[in-house]
Amino acid sequence: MAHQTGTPRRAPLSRARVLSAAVALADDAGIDSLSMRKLSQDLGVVPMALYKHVANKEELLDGMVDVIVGEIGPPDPGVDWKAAVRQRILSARRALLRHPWASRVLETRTTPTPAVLDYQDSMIGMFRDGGFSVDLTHHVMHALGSRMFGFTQELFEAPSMEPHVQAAALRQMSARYPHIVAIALRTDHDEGSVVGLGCDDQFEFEFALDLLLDGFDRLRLRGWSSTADLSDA
Amino acid sequence: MAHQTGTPRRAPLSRARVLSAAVALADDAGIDSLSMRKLSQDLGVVPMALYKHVANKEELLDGMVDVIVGEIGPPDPGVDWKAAVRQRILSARRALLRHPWASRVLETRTTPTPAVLDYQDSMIGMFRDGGFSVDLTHHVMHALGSRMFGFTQELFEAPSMEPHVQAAALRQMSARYPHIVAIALRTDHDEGSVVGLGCDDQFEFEFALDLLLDGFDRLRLRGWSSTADLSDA
DNA sequence: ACCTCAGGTGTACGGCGTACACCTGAGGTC
DNA sequence: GACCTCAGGTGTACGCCGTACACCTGAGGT
Repeated sequence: MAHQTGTPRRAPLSRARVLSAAVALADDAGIDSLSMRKLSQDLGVVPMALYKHVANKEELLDGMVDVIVGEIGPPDPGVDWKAAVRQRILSARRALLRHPWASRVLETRTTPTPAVLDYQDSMIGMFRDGGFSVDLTHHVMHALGSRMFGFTQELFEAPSMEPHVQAAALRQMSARYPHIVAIALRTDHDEGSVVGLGCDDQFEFEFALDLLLDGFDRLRLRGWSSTADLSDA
Repeated sequence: MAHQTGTPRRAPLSRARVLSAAVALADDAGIDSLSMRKLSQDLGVVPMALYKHVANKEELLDGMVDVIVGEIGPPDPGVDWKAAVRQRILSARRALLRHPWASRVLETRTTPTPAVLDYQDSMIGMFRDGGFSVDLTHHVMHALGSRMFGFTQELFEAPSMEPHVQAAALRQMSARYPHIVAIALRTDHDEGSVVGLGCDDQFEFEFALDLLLDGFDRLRLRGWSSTADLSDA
């Protein structure tokens, strides 16, 4: 009875506690602020204590990815393959968007973690159940790539500045990069509205996803095979 | 006349020399071995000397990306848009494959560099010349994402082990990940050959690229627009 | 003879991941 | 109760990193 009074006597660490603290820290302070030292501080413990629960920082990151990927919902049963895959991927996207660091970390993993394998296995199963051959499914999975987890490398990145500053910047760019500016302004060659419309990331994602899924479907219907593509449009 | 004898009198540094030494170092020793200190050593100079030519390490990496992206060949004139885009992207792919670190670094850039903007601008131009509306081109560029530079996130990564070790590993995995193993063995449900076929990355890349390009073409022909998709197959 | 100033130097700081030896205390065994 | 074990937490230290800041040096201009 005496031993609960006095010093608060931290709850003992565990791999799960370490991982969820790491996720929380990355969520709050950004992935760049996640260091073994800061994490140990959050847990009220000395840095080296973490190494009793994770082998090293890489394994910590692996574990964090597993936590997030584990949050992806199961497939909806009873709908056709395309709707099922679409919903599942958008569910993955929601899970990853809740943790902005997750996609960046997922990209850097060299070895797939169990939750990732589970996810991939079940996604393959969805294609197979939808009538895709092993061969086609294989290529289709590659074609999806990271889009299967609901994200894609964004290379455009609107810099987000005040409207009139942005207008000035675009005017200056238009000499060298006329096409980029045209797209930023969404005008057909001549200067129309001067507001730079942002991009709706969700729209772009679904646009590309549906394009791919439709392409997959066409190949499936055509009985496509990598060894002999019976090709005609 | 006297001043050329004695100590060899290093050629003076320049931004270009710094960048090309950095590229060489990353090529030889891997991007993880690229530190300001090692780079300065290669150049026979003290670490802080580099900061007279690049503001900081991020800007160094920006410059390195610019060097590689600058190596991408110009578009072939006189072919239809699809062939032109295809060739250009495959040229980008060759450039990036010559420097295995390049895609990883390109992904982490937050601000587009001039060579990247040049490339994107001219790629947009190729679509515009091919009859794509500004609107459609915009979405198409997003759909390409990093594939426009010839790479995609690979999430499968064959671990490359001795054949019989790999066979054992796959047998062990097949309980939990039956679909993945089926694809690794490229068999239809029953165990056939036990050799795990590797993946032909180039094939996978072109497969997905052509799927997208074909999709783009269909939308173009259909007069697709984001505000009103006149949709039927 | 003097000034300027681009470009190279030297030192130092605070951060990082983690190897390694050590301690501590709860649980098991006789 | 005396002893052992060993999982889990500690403390110290090493070598690496990026880079701030004050300084020097020497060629070119006046």
